[in-house]
Amino acid sequence: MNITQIIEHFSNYTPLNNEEIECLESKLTERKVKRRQFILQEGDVCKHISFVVSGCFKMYKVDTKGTEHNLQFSIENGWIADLGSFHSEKPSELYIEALEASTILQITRPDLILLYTNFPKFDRIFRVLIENAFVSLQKRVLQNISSTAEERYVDFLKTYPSLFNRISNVQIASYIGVTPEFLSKIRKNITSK
Amino acid sequence: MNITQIIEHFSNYTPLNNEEIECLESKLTERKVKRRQFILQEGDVCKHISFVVSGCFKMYKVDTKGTEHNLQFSIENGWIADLGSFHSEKPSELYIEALEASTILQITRPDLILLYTNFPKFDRIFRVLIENAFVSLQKRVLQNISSTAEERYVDFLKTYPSLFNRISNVQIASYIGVTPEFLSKIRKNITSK
DNA sequence: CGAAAATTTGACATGACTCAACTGGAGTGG
DNA sequence: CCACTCCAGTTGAGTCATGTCAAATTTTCG
Repeated sequence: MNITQIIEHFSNYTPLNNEEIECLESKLTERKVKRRQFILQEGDVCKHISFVVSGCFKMYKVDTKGTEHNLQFSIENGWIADLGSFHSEKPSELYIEALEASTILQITRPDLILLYTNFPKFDRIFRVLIENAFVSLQKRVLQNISSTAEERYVDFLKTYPSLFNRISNVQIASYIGVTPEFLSKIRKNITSK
Repeated sequence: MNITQIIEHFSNYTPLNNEEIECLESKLTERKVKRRQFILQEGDVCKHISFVVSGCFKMYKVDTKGTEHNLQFSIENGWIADLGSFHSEKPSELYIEALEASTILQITRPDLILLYTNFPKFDRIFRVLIENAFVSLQKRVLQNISSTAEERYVDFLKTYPSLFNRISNVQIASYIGVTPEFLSKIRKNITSK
């Protein structure tokens, strides 16, 4: 198991000493996931939070009509989990599915709690991580309630340029909250400008 | 300054000892705010996070057309701040305005950092606080991209029953992302069912 | 290669916005 | 206590944004 990447990731927030690294490593489990494979399905409790070493995931909800709605994408050096289910230990309403063959490092809730208890530094790190995610999500909410679909699409491309050539427009449409057909019309409209 | 309320609030997460309470108290500043008064305006850096002792606030963005878009309400025992501006120390794009005469307890960023450094327990508490806020925000994003305006309105009433009889429909409309006129039609449609 | 998924297109339906007008409180000052 | 203003809420007509459905075409991946 190669953990240099996650160590590097944490070091962007606070450097870890050997003891912390050792404890962290002992709690992580590496997992290889194939394209289209699920690491969480509706009805299951989200038992792990996952650090993406390589690959790409989407987390989404399926509504009563069977339509998927993408809540989040995660690529290398990102995290993915249904945090609500993970902490409450209640069944999730979400799916997490690999969009590419991927490698992840997983940690369970009991192990994460141990990590927090042994090294409060991890409380700090995850507080900052989640604060950043929270601020990004606030921007998204503001966009959703104040912008047109075209503006949301353009902003998506600007905010996540690395995803543009990596995921299909169907996935982007689901993320910004429009139908694939309408996104196609938006794209046509943009290129004709 | 009465700090029993905020102590109580923190105790829901982890009990505080006397030393922690004393340090916390020394960093808090009480402030009385009149109805329609701002505690943050666009262009200013958000210098404090505020705990609401009593009253009600809205945080919103004003778009290029001058329309307000409500990102968040906060009432008694809630928190309010532009966390992005607060941490980056860059000018905010948001306004925070009192909807009622209110009392708040404020803490600055340097003081909060001191608190974190002296007592890692506060890292833990704020991590959990922000995790909960994050999960709520995720639900809101999912609603925004998957539901009709009527569904969002009904869900708002169910999720925040205490706000229903406390803020105007104009404010609710701005929060769920529709015009006040259209919300009026939604309400008419609901009552006729 | 072959099947499944992604993308595009068009006709039509519906959701939601705009604008303007009107109504009815809730303050406010004389 | 009245007249006044201001703001919230409602209504309707017209318009624009976006969804639905079906079909044709292209791309992707096993």
